Amino acid sequence: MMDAQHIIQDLQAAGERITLPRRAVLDALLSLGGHQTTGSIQAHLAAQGVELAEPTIYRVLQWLKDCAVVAQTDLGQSGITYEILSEPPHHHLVCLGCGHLIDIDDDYLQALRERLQADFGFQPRIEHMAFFGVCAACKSVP
Amino acid sequence: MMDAQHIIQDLQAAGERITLPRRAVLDALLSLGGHQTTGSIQAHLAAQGVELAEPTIYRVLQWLKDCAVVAQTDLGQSGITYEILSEPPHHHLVCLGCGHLIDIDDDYLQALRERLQADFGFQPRIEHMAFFGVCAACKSVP
DNA sequence: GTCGGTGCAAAAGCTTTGCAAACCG
DNA sequence: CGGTTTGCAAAGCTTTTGCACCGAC
Repeated sequence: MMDAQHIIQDLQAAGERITLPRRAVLDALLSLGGHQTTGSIQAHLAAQGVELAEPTIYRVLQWLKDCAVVAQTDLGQSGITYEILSEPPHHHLVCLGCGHLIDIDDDYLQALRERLQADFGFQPRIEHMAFFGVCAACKSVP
Repeated sequence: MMDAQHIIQDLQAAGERITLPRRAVLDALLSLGGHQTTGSIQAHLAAQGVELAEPTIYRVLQWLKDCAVVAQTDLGQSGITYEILSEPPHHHLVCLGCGHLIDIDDDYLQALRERLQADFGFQPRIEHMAFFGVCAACKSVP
């Protein structure tokens, strides 16, 4: 887990400005962990007494994405989510029954990636993929 | 390629009502082929002199989805698209450079499906997956 | 002090909902 | 005819934009 301090330092080193809203959004993403929506970030901050305007959250997330600090993933029904980009890339299984998220290693997609590259000359940018399905628990209780 | 006649017959056999808007949307999906958005369907029909209200298109597509005639796929930046569900399941490579779509066979995902099932007891519902990346043509011209 | 970020308000998309009128079977 | 589907209008939700003020460095 990367800490806020380190990320902030990198951003400053790159000549980026650090403001309170930017720190707040970053802290929220780190403390919440995993995929977060603009709404959940706003709610989390509000609960801590930090009120940010919606446009600000969008702009800060856009900025974090441009700085390669967060990844933007489209989880379909859950809407667009944001996640701190750290550690080796991984992917997610989303249970359609209970909404449970399972993280899976990037290894699972390595073979597919190589086949697509070999067969089509297609270079996949598979960073944070979401696969929908039914988890073991929900499968037994339909 | 399935033809409209056959699909209509199946729907009627299932006790579904066939109306002009429903036929029109179905025809549009069949003649356009591939992924279509509500907008492109509406535009295609308007060009043929068939004006449908937006809510109608959404409702018809929802109905077609419920009847397992079309698949709904979220292509991220391209928005939500609909596609006639026919032939064996397949998936798509979306080029981030030129937007070109490449169809890939379901075989490519079979190994992944089995691994997820074996390792997590997770039953993936991978029907029309979209993978983003850079196609061969765009890779050589950055 | 200067440039850039923030907040507010409002707009733009896209999708959904309520209800009377039209239509299918 | 009876029950559904359509069209219209309007509302909801998420995301974006414009502009004056405030803040970082």
